[in-house]
Amino acid sequence: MTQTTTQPTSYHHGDLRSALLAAANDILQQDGIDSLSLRKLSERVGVSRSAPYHHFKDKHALLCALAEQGFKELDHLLAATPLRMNENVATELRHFISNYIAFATQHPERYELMFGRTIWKTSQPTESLKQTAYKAFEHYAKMVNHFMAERKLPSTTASVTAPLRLAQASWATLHGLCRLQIDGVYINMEDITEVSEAALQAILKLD
Amino acid sequence: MTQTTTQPTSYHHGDLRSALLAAANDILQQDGIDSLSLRKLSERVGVSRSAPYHHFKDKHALLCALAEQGFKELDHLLAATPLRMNENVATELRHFISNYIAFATQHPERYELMFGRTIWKTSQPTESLKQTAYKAFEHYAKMVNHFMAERKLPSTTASVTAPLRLAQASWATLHGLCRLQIDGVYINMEDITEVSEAALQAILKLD
DNA sequence: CATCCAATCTTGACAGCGTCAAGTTAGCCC
DNA sequence: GGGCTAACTTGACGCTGTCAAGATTGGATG
Repeated sequence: MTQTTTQPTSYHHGDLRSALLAAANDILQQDGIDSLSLRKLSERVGVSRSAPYHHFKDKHALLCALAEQGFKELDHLLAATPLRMNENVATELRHFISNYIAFATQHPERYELMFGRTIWKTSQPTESLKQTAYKAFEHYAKMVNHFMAERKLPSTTASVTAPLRLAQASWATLHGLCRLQIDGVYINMEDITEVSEAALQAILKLD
Repeated sequence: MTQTTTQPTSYHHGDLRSALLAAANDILQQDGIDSLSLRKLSERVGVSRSAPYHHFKDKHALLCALAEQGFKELDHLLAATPLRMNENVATELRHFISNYIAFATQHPERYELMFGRTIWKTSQPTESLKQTAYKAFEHYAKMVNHFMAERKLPSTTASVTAPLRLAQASWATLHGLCRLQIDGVYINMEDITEVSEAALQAILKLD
């Protein structure tokens, strides 16, 4: 997929860091996280097994960088959501929801990596990753604020619930939806539209 | 914690399967999933490194059995939720929500294992695990039905949304909340009560 | 009670993994 | 051109999951 060809073949690779990330992305997407080993990765890029250590402190650091790329793409997705409300609010939101779900379900391994415990638990995320991830969330929270400010979400909600809380709760719903679908636990692909519709109706408090 | 002492010391352990699961639970809870290796596990129980293979086909199968235990406990939690509605509905639901969140956050590693991609993706879950997990969900769905039937959830919701969808959506919300909290991504422990309250208000459509 | 079987457990071995230390190469600046 | 430093390689270590072959045993069968 991405260029695995490294025709320079010189001792110094040139842009090994990018090449590693690209190849890692391919492996992640095609064969899953379990098949992503530094050794196979190095071999595919055409360098020795310990070359990556000059660009990433750890395997963990490489995974963080990979996740960070994902959050940047997610941020772009958020940026692409139109904030002009000429349309029906429900329609706009539906559009965003389906975009988010597509983002998650079309690259499940990456989504798992981005939000998974592997990266975020005690073995802490890179400072860089943290910032990128929080920027994406702020972006989302701002979007929610916008919707509410334009009176498109019921004002009763606004009075009861702080905007931040609504942002967190709605993200949690979206996130949980994606996780259950991705992991294939309680929701399968055919249901997910209807389930998200149910969630949307709850948030909009349509009667 | 659980008995690691195996005083019989005979060639045949007696109840190795249970001992393995118990020890695995301890390791999982104390040191995390990454520290759970068959070799250390076997050593702790006092058997050789390949003894477990006579009770579990795989490491994967052992993890499935571990997750299955978790789902059984979760099922008990659901069973313990009172369905008589003498109390305020919101209060009852709040009680259940806090119980579920406690279940997830007090044993994060187990929760991750239960719902994580490790078990549920292509490397399929045990048939036994599947059944146990779905039984827990049915239990939950029945609970939701009960709440709705007793007119404790707004009938407007009922008319628009199928019960199953509401069950899935609400579980997704709860699940997403727990995941984000456990993984420490966007929600920290102090916030979670308020966030879940926001979600609850959305579902109840209180005005 | 003796015998045998099948289940259980052990030992040895293999390939794969992440990671480090020591040595090699090459681009770049003075 | 000389030398410094970053990039890269090779060898090695301990850890992992898993399998094959052999040892041990409890229980059923005669």
